[in-house]
Amino acid sequence: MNAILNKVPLAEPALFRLRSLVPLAAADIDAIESAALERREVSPRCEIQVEGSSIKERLILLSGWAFHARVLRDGRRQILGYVLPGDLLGNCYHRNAVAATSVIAVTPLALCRAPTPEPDGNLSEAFAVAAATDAHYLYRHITRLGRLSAFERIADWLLEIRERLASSGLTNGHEFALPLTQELIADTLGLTNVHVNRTLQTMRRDGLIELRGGRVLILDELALNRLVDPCPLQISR
Amino acid sequence: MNAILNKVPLAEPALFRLRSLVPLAAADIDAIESAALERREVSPRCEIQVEGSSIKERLILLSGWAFHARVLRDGRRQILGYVLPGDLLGNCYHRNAVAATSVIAVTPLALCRAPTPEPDGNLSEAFAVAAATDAHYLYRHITRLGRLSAFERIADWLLEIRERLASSGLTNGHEFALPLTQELIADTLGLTNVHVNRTLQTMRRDGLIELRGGRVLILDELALNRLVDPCPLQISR
DNA sequence: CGATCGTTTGACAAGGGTCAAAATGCGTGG
DNA sequence: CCACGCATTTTGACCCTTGTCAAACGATCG
Repeated sequence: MNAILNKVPLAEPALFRLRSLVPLAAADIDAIESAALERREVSPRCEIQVEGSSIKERLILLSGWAFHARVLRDGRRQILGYVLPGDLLGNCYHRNAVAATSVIAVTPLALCRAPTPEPDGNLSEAFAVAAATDAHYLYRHITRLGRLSAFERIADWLLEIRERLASSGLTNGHEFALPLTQELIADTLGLTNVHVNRTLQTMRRDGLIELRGGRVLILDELALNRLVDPCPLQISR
Repeated sequence: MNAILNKVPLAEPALFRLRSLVPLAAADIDAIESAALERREVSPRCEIQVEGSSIKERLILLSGWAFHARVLRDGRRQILGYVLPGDLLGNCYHRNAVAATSVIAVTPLALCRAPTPEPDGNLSEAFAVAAATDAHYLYRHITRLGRLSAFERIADWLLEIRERLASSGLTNGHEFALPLTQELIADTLGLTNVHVNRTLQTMRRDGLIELRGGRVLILDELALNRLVDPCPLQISR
């Protein structure tokens, strides 16, 4: 793994992820790898996109965690979603596009410019599928916040994060890194840090997860899934 | 108004709305007007898009209200957002796109195919801006569900609906139609119908809104706005 | 070894949910 | 035009989940 990373620093998770969306042409992969050679580093807590600012370029997150957020006047903050390795930023819709959210680094980040899609490759398609995937997770987040209990929210969200990290090859079986404070989790799930703490303790006590030192281990995926599995059909009234 | 509607049945609100996003070329307007001549009618409660089904074409809603929803196995339902006149459906991202949500008619609907954008017009741009606008409202909905109280959620949501209807020319000053039951509002805002009822009564008692017979009148917009006005800058910690 | 940030715990309060029933509104058919 | 039936709104009583406030505990870093 380290050998690969040395060949083209940090491009692996992003490539793994983008190739999981659409099969990429060799030229696409080359384009991403060479873009990754000119990467920028960003420190934790740095605001890498400001809500309302104009979007100039499309970026790929190579490593680290960031989040989209909105802040209310009185200081309440809602985290709208996380940006994980392989995700796109400023996947803009039109010229003069404006950032709809602020994006803030949680950990140190490595970013690079997304290559301009060539007509003979599949990058354009990959970016479109990535946008559709993002929308899917937004819908899921709305459902989570509107209709799930605190316990269910955390369960569903942990499974979602695991799924997304797995698509970048960043899980180790049922274990993965979770470099977030409980306060960030609370701001994600519409809860308070105190209640997140208590709910996580219940999950540990029930043998559903392990969580220490910024890593999670899903012990009973079935039980977690059972809580929140959505029903795709069957519209009541 | 009726004279206009008779000239090109029902196209006015959609045109009004799309032109508010991007100035349209005469050819664009013609294309939409002729598409509107071949419109389909849909009955209330009809499911016009099924989650997971493939998206074949882009549609424009000409009149009526519909909503995006997800339903959980145990019957809990979350309404993800409303489709109002001038909104697009199946604003698809890529070939083989799949519907991320179910879409259900609230009132009788009139729909038509969205014309294929021509390179010399602005329709493509308009559709892209519409998609960006949709994303903006999704973010707002997440913030509403995650961080606002019941009272604030209703206030913020009413203002959003008014803003959107105004962009289609469907408001009458501070008054507009709201053809929804309190149960639908509850499923939108992550509340129960009982609590929606009580909160609406408080708002009436406080002289903030009037609400009867499927119409709303915003009496004190400033007070409602004060509750929820977001702060675009200022990232805490 | 203090300072600072994050986690954990406790006591208490409140916003919102649940259940059940009554009241109101509305479309349909006689 | 009235009566019926169904959907929707409204009300009441009760309670549970989650928030609030405050303090203690633990870890990490200059």
